[in-house]
Amino acid sequence: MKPSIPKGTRDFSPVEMSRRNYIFDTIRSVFGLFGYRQIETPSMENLSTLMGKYGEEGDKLLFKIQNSGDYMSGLTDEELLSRNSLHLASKFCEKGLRYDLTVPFARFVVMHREELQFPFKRFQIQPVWRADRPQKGRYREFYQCDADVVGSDSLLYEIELVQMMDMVFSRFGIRVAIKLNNRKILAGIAEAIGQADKMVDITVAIDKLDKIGLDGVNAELADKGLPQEAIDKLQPIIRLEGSNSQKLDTIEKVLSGSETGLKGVEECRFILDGAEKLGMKNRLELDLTLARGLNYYTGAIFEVKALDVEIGSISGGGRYDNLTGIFGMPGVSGVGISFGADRIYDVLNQLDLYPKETEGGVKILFLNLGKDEAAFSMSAVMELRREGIAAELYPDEAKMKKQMSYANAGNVPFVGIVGSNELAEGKVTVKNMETGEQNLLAIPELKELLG
RNA sequence: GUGCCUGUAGUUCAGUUGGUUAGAGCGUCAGAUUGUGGUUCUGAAUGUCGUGGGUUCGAGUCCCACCAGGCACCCCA
Repeated sequence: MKPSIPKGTRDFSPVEMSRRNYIFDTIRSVFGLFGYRQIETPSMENLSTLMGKYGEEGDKLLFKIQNSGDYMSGLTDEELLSRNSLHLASKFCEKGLRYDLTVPFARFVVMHREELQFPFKRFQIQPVWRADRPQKGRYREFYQCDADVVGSDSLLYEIELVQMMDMVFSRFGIRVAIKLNNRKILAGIAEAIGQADKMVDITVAIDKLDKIGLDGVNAELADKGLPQEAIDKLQPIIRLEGSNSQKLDTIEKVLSGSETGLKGVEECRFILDGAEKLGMKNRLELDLTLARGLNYYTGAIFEVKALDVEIGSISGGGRYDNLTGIFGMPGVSGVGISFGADRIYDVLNQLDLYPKETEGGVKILFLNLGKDEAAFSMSAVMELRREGIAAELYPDEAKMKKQMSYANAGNVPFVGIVGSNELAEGKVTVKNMETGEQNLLAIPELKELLG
């Protein structure tokens, strides 16, 4: 029988892990620079914490965990025969795997409110699970790197988060477009065309502009029951072009009747101005077609797209005014962003942007050419390790060719050769595996070379 | 959840209108080379042709079912 792993999951080899760690380390250090502190939460949450936070689609994508014990005994025959999976699942599953890091964080804040200082800034780097059907850039288990701040309405945090996204991606060397929109503007638009209750349908439709084009969007709008008059009113908004401030001016006129909409415009203007003044390496643009599905967002929303690779968004986030409210702690506003480590990994791979140092591994491998030689080498290895230099000794007295190949396959930059000559002198012949150059060195010289 | 495509060696793939013993590159192992790898040359090992059934004198090839993987939609990182 051939072993296998579940659909949408992956093993990570040593090389892949060094690369992934490079990603996590980079993000972690940027988070730290901006004053965010790390927390972790359990992989599983109570289903009651998770359900209903991600919309109807999200609920379907939750991985549910079967109760332990004899959970069937509590069910009536009628329930068992109903064949209603959803209902039955609610009977014998009370836990689920986390779907994202934001909702568990909200739960964390509510549970620990007495110990926390607000505004509370935290980051979290952990896997999340979605029972989605996997495809390109989509996995069932993947890592998110979240930074959120709760307990402040200040738009300075939106600016800060935009700066963080800009810094992370410029450190990676990935060219991106950071897109900004605001749920208040979207609500305002729906209101302005007299279709306030259709806001979700409208935003979902115009979100697809890139993919299905203007005609496709209009067709979908009509399909969702929007009157032609409303669709006509929407056209200048969908086709909006120009600089950020030109767009805002246009939008402001359209939304003149909507208080919420105008508030959104004002927020966007503040964030765009603020970020621009601080300096941005990447483009920050207002994009009214950006919707984002998660229904807990209430203010600014962000999304980052790589310019040189065709893949879904690699980062996103937004403001949610009352996420803790559902857990009994109203009036606390939060804003956050999330980096998709796995998609960033795919992008870095495709663009081959890893710095050389990320390969990892040992600095020097000592060949094993005999018992006494190995004993001498072993003590040299330990001395190097004490200096913080990764070193190892080949375990068997194998053919030199085999040992050299082993070093070569492991991308080891130096090989230490200790045969009878070296042993007699108490020195090591060091071979540079890239240039082929060899030198006879005493241990202190070796330390200096590798250190 | 809906639709489409693909399953042949460790891996990437070839395999003619159905025809005898299923091939190649890469990788692996051994040797050329008894103190020198990454280049080169020589040789070797490796298959339930995804699984089960059917059609046929004969199936890797055609048909059906199942399983697995991929892609698109939906949704999303």
